[in-house]
Amino acid sequence: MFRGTTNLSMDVKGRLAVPAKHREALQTKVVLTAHPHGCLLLYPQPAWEPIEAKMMALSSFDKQSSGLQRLLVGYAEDIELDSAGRLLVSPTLREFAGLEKEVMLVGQGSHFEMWHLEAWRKQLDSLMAGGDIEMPAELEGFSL
Amino acid sequence: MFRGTTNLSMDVKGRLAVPAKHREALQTKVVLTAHPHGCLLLYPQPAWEPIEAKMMALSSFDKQSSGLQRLLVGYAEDIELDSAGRLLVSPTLREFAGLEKEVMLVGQGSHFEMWHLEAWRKQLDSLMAGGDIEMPAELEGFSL
DNA sequence: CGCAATTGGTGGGTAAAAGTGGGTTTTTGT
DNA sequence: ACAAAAACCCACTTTTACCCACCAATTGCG
Repeated sequence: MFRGTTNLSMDVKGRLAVPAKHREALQTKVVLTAHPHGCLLLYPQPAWEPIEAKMMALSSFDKQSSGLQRLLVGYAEDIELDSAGRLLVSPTLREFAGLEKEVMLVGQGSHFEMWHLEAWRKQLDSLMAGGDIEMPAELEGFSL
Repeated sequence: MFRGTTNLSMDVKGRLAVPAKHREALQTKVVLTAHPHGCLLLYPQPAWEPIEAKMMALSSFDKQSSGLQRLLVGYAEDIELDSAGRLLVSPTLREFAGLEKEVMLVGQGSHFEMWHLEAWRKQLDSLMAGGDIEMPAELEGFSL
């Protein structure tokens, strides 16, 4: 289970050093893709496969589902960590998520999210600004 | 499985260099055709055959299916990559998809989609603009 | 408690491969 | 037979992958 947020800095070539403590769990083969909220998703390669399979089973003529396919599968890239445990983020994905130097790596259990630091702060602010957080219906009666 | 997006540039002769990492899987014989959403589809030739067969099995009196047949089969072209791994896009298909210089090649598992960069951005924006993305009904309870 | 050794992070340099742009020849269609 | 277009080939430029070296931080040991 991936947990915790880390502030990483991407070098000029677009390489990101994955924190050493997570390397073993990620293995060297990972998949990096785009998320509709504007961040990237990082999965260990084996964990990604079933998700992609499920996505591609949807109709490719339906606007809604083909849009998701284009985003999630279209942007997905197989990446191998280099000998120093870094992953190379392609220009396309960098542009998609607006990544420059400062990147937030956010553990989300089965995977990580990668945010441009500014975008991360923004979405955090908008969550907290509301004052009251309305719980999704599924969490009725649930408390932390 | 084809994944990932690449920003390609078509030269003045209408040639497109397929990324080297995908050439082996595509082989040299490919089929390029039109998709109702305004992009082109690129299949390895062997993978295309059964799809075409399936299309042509539909009734040609039904408006909906004969329309699809005209588009998918009518626009389909057999193309061979040249020695440098480039494919030549015919003027007809270029015009159909509005391709000029900047082209997005989008992996979709069994095949690729080819978009005029502007059109790609547009459809991406309209997907993400809603803020909330409703999941297709088939994905009820599915999470990334 | 301090020093040394090891591990993690960072930044390039370089050789090989991929991408790009024509020029020339061959084919095709009129 | 001629013009236009496509196929082929070659040379140049750019990018990428791989490697190595250095700096920082942390840990272990004397």
